[in-house]
This record gives sequence, C-alpha cells and structure tokens, in this order.
Amino acid sequence: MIAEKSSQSDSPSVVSKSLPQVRLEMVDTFGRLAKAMGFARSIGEIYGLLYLAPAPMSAQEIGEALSISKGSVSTGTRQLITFGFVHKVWLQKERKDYFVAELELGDLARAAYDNIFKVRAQLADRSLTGMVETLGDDKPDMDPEEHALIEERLKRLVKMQRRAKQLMPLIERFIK
Amino acid sequence: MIAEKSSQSDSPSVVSKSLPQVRLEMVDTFGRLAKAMGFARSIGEIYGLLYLAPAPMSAQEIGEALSISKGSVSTGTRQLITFGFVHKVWLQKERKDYFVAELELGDLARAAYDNIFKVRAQLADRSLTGMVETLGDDKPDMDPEEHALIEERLKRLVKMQRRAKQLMPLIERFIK
DNA sequence: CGGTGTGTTTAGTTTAAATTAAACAAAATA
DNA sequence: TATTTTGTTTAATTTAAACTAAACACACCG
Repeated sequence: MIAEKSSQSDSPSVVSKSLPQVRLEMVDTFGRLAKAMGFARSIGEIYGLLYLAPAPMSAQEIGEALSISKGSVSTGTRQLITFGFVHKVWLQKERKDYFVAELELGDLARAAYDNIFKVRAQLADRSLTGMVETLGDDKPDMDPEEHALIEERLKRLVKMQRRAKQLMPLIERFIK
Repeated sequence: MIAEKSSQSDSPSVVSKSLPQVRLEMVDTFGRLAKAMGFARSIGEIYGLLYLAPAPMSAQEIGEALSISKGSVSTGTRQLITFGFVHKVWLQKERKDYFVAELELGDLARAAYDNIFKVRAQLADRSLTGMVETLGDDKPDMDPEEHALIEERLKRLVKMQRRAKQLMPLIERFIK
C-alpha cells in the first residue's frame, strides 16, 4: 500500500513531485511480487520504483518516494545489488551513491536464476545428501522394514532432484 | 527447530515413540523449504512428517509428533490437500481422518506448478495489463519524454512475460 | 583537526503472520 | 436424545520479521 501524498499540494516543507500513477502501480506490483517470493515487500518496491525511474535515484530520494527509512533503503538496495537486480552508479562530482535498476531481460532472468533458484537447489541437494547419511547412522536401531521404506522414499527424492537438474541447463539455455 | 523429546525416556504421561533422526531431519528440511517458498513452516513440517511415515497418520498423531495444536494441523492439512500434496484416507471402521503424503513425483511437480507458478504468472499478467492501461490515462498530465521512457520499459516487461510464457509449456512437457 | 554529508549497523519498536485455546459444529454411538 | 469423538472456525496470544531511530563509521572539505 503506497502512501498517496498527492493532493495535499502546498504543505510546509519541500514537497517532492509525486509519482505518476503508473509508477505507483509498479511499486505496488513489485512489492507484492517480492512478498509472494518470500522477500520483504520493500525490496520489491524499491526495484519497482527504480524500474520506471527516468534517472538514477539516490538513497534519500528512494526513501522519500516510498516513505521508508534510511536504514531500510540501505539494506534493501544492498540486497538488490547482491541479487544483481540493481546496480550503483556514481554521478559526476556527487558524493552520494545513485541506484539504477538492471533492465536487460537476460541479465535479470539470469540473476534471478543464479541467485535464487540455483542456490535453493543446492541447499536442497545438501540436505538430501545429509539425510541419506543419517539414515545410515540410524539403521542399527531401526526396524528393518521402516528402514527400507524410508530408503525407498529418499531415493524417490534423489531421482526427482536428478530430474530437476536436467531441467536446469534447459532453462539456462533459454534465458542466457 | 524440532523439539528433541528423545532422551527423557520415562516421563509420566504416554510417551509417543520418538521419530528416528532421519525423519526429524526431513521434517526440518521441508519446514525450511516451505518457509523459503513463502508458506508457513508448519505446512512443510507436516508434509515432511508424512513423507516418511510408514503408515497414514491421524491429525492427533501429527499434532503430537510435531508438538503443534489441533487447529494448526487442521489448517495445515487442509492447505496441503488443496495444493494436492497430501490426501485423506479412511481406515476401516475408524472415525478419524488419516493423512498420507502424495508420493508420485509427477503429481507433486504438477500440483506445485499449477497451484503456485501458474497462478502467479496470471496475476503478474493482469497487473501488467493494468499498468499499460494506466499509462494511457496518465499520458495527458505527463512529460512526453517520461511517458515514452515508461512505455518502453513496460514493453520490455511484456516481452519478458511473453518469453516466460514460451518457457512454460516446455516445463510442462518436462514434468507431466 | 572539527564539521558536514553520506552510508551502515544495531537495539528497540512496530507490524504482520502463525499458532493456540476455546467455542462451536457435525457425526457416530448408545 | 444425551454423550463422545473428531474436525473446523474464531478471538486472542505468541512469535517472527520488517522497519525505524539513533548511534556509529567513514570520507571529504574547510
């Protein structure tokens, strides 16, 4: 939900030019999207703001546009940068950082893929391996039937994972 | 984090046979996974519990094994069922429902795909369309340059979405 | 060296989500 | 019909996450 500071035109302090409706919608849409993917809504909002920005924006501008604190902008932009969704630019002679959304479709998709999907797949991989190992340790104190059953089901997961791994290069080829 | 009620062997009330380590790990892994995908951890834990269960489990058994309340089991199983990850079975003469994890890899993937990915794609589709429309409304009161810029960027998104749509049947073919 | 503008980190607060406890509903049993 | 067992729903609580304000750190500039 974006604050609509539009109509109160002449309030005391500096009134930042309010964003056009499209941009508000973009902020909102990406905010939701981020939340749906398990990230903080503000992360998505920052990206949505930058995505339609006519020029690089400073941390301060971002904070004001979205009515969020310096700290949130700082952590949010940091995350976006590590994900590869945003990058910093230095404007001539300026001391502050400015931020720009990564626009190239390929780059974006690749970043999402590498940083989110791939990482999660690796984590899943590792814990599956761990469980197979644990099952070995458990074996002695375990009903043989239950052991067999669990072994079979772990194997199913391993198989599924192998299948997913096959799919990955296919996707890679598609987006890169 | 799973309660380790293991070693305190002879406590007063009925002590349910504690789960083998593998099963605890599975509960934990799926719990994390669920959280990473934006669901309640307990949802994943229930599935993880059922996935390695040698037999169908009642709501009560689930609640005890995971130390969660009746209510949580009820809402959790309901969600899992609507997602197609779990189904109910009726054991002969029993009054209670019993739950079983869906094991078929294909079914699982399809359920996940249909219920999560596809739905999100549709939502994204709709909001993008909405934004294009809004941009039209905004046009009159807008700097022409900014309008052009935003139009171009919305077009990028539309293009990206078209690309994603192309990818979808490819994935579908793979998992179905 | 101060002082100023900027970015980061952290402790504490706020907000949102998940969980529970308890009331309720429904079905079976006698 | 009264009682017991099970499942669901809701209000209230607890827990976890996001966010803020304030302290801190660093660079630049006088």
